[in-house]
Amino acid sequence: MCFYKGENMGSLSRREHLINTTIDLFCEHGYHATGIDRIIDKAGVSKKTLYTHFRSKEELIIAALRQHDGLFRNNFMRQVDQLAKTPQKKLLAIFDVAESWFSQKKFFGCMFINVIGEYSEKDSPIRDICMQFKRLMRNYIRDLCVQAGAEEPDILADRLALLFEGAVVTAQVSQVQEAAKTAKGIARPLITRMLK
Amino acid sequence: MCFYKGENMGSLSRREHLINTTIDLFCEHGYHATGIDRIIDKAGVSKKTLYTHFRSKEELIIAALRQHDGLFRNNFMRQVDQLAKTPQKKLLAIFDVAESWFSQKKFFGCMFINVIGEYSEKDSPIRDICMQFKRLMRNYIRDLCVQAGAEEPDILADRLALLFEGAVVTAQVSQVQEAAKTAKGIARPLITRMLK
DNA sequence: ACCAAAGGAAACAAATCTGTTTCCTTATTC
DNA sequence: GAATAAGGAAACAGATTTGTTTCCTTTGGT
Repeated sequence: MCFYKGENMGSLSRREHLINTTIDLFCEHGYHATGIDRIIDKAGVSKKTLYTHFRSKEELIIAALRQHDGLFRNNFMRQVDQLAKTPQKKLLAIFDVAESWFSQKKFFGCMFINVIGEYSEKDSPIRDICMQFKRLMRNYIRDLCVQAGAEEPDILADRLALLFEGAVVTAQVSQVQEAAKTAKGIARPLITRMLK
Repeated sequence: MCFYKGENMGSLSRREHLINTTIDLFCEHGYHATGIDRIIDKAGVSKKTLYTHFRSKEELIIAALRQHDGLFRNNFMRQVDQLAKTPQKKLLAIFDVAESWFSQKKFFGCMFINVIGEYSEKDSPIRDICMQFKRLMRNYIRDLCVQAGAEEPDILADRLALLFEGAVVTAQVSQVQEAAKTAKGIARPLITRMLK
């Protein structure tokens, strides 16, 4: 989900361009394997420029994570809204959006899950952003559950969020993009049972 | 799941001890963040010893991944067997074993999922081991489905494997070990519905 | 007790990483 | 067009990485 792709790169500031490039490399290779040189090389920018816009590599990474957090969730919700109109149908559409995500040429799983694997330190701001992303995604699902009239929105949201995570990881590790359909197949009876 | 812990360390060869130490550090910090110095420091072994037993860091990592693969699956199946006697009950017991795994002090998620996040290169032997692990775990579940008399063992196995992945990642990222119970709650009606 | 193999400590080499600085070129703005 | 700001290229510093080598100690077998 590279949402900035296709936009006029010339209209982006160098700062934004660096952030977007970092997101790409970071999604594909993770933190430790993504060096400064690789970033500036791909961005077509000098090292000096990078360090006038960001104080350190970590600051750049954090900016990239925040940007990805906002863009991903925003785009995700927009796609769900386009696919379904009622809250109940949106709960299912989540997995259709997931499927189109998995089918992208450059799909490397959830950036935040991957980052957590490299950052086990509990107090890292980087970890916080990842956990916050997951919390916000889960809350988005919960809101849909409430709107759909679920009696126990928290339980249903936890379950659907878990299915979503399972689909993402399965699609990434086992290279099966049908994981989205598998998750949807589990979610459907779950939703109908827990809504009426 | 550090299965070698508690055994007599003195009876382990230096090679095995190095592998076990590497698994620990690797689970917690991943590949790129786990340096040679850190490994030999924790293992209480000199750099020379490491390089007489392993040609390179990658060879050590591969040996550690293979060891963890075998030990983890072996121990997992043994625990499932101890908790339940019939194939149907074993399918549910999977999530009980998962729960006791998540509740360990040092739980950092699935090592293989974390490694995949650092290795997007498709032809890496390291990636292969991770994918093989997932395949073997899924096949183990499939075998239980067949034994339980499932009409569509592949579909049920895919679903239960996805639930398992979802539980692992949720427990890791969101720090909620109840994820195992959530997955079990989804799995229970799934199993009863797809078996009879 | 002796000898050979194994291992520890540490220096060392070469590569790589983050971050700084210098010098020069290119835009922009008045 | 001149002044000023921004950026590129590249050298550089310092830290850290993997991997090698040297020298010395320990240990195990006979």
